[in-house]
Amino acid sequence: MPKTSTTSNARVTRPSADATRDRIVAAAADLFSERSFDGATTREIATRAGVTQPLLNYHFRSKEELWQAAVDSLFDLLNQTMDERASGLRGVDEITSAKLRMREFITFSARNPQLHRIIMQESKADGPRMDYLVNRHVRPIYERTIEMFESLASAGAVPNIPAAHLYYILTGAGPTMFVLGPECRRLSSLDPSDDDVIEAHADAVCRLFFGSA
Amino acid sequence: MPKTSTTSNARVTRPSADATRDRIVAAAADLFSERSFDGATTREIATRAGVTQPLLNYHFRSKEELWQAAVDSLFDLLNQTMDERASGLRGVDEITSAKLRMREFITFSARNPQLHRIIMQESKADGPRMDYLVNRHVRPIYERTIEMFESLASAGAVPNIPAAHLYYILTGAGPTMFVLGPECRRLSSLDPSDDDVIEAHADAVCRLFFGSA
DNA sequence: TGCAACCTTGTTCGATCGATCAGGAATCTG
DNA sequence: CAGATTCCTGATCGATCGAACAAGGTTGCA
Repeated sequence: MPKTSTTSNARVTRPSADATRDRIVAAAADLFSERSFDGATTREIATRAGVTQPLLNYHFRSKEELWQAAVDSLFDLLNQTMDERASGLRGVDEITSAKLRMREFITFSARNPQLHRIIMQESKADGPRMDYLVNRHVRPIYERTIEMFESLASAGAVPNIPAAHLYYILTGAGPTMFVLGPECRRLSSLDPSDDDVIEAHADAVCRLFFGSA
Repeated sequence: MPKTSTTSNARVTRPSADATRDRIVAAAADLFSERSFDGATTREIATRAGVTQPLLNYHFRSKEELWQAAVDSLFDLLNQTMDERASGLRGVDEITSAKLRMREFITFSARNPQLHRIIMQESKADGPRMDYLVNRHVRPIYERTIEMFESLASAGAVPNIPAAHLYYILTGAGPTMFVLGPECRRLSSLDPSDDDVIEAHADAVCRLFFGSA
């Protein structure tokens, strides 16, 4: 979608609209992830974004479409982060690269817990929103992760366990502490938004997968 | 709460009422866990329980109270299952006992994914329902698990990692595959309700914690 | 400068939610 | 068997939700 276009039927989008649209999407990501799709009201999203509620139906056809935009923005950020990390690791040996990308994934899930919160929300039962998540975003990530684990296992770098199990162990062990951040703050003396805690958690998960080396 | 009591102010509860009450609680646990507190409607819970909607407000003062009853029943089942397992393991050495109790926990989370689905729902943000969960149910389990991991770590049975991290690794790595069971069915060729798959997942998690022995 | 399209708001609608109430059916007790 | 209590249902209320609509303000362009 071009920002300023003068072609025949294209709508001219003004910068101010893009900015408020982004604020709406960010507010939606926060509230959908904390309160679930049904628990987040369009009025509360609008309030957090600093606009009025009918504006959401101007920028997005429906609540569902706003949810999709929020999900898209979160996955775009994840993919961009992981792609940049991967391209920075060109030439590095496979095992070291895998360790560092695993750390990057865990760090991302700590700084952006909204994404895994939404996945946890919507993938518990079949429905149109799970269709969207799986088909559009989760499956390609799953496929790449499976390939990575199979390669690591055949190289002896991680235990020889079917890759699908390793996938759910990683996506569970890594983000859960941050998905349940508020609970973690009450149960333990750890602050899951503290960089040292994030680092320690990434260390812990990597150690379990790759051994204490 | 006695079933039949003739003491002064006690209400006499009939067996048929207990049965329907249990059906309502079970239906509520299913729907709250799949659809979140706001997403589950009292009418749908009533339909699944085979009763009419006003009956929920006869047995429970409010939707919140019904949610608490559902949560209580799930934790009661977990605690009973774990207590029975522990008492059957009297005399067994600590490490073997810990392995087997960890397997029991993972198996339970596979057969009763509702519990962790609800925890994942409500512990993402502060609120009265998270208060109830943490204060009434989660904290004692957390404390016991921390003690277990600290003892195992000082015995060299698990990597020397702060116990709070191990707690969130276990509660993430174990149940996530079953919490996201419908997603897992679409992504992989595994059926997360298959006993062999559950066994394999428990194997995998225990291997990561205790080593490949 | 004037006009046309875009951006934003106030108001409101139909639908649906949780909860209440009155009344009837079933069960227990004396 | 009769009276009282418990269990359950149909009808309905006020509140709130997502969405639509009309109207005004703002911006960009000729």
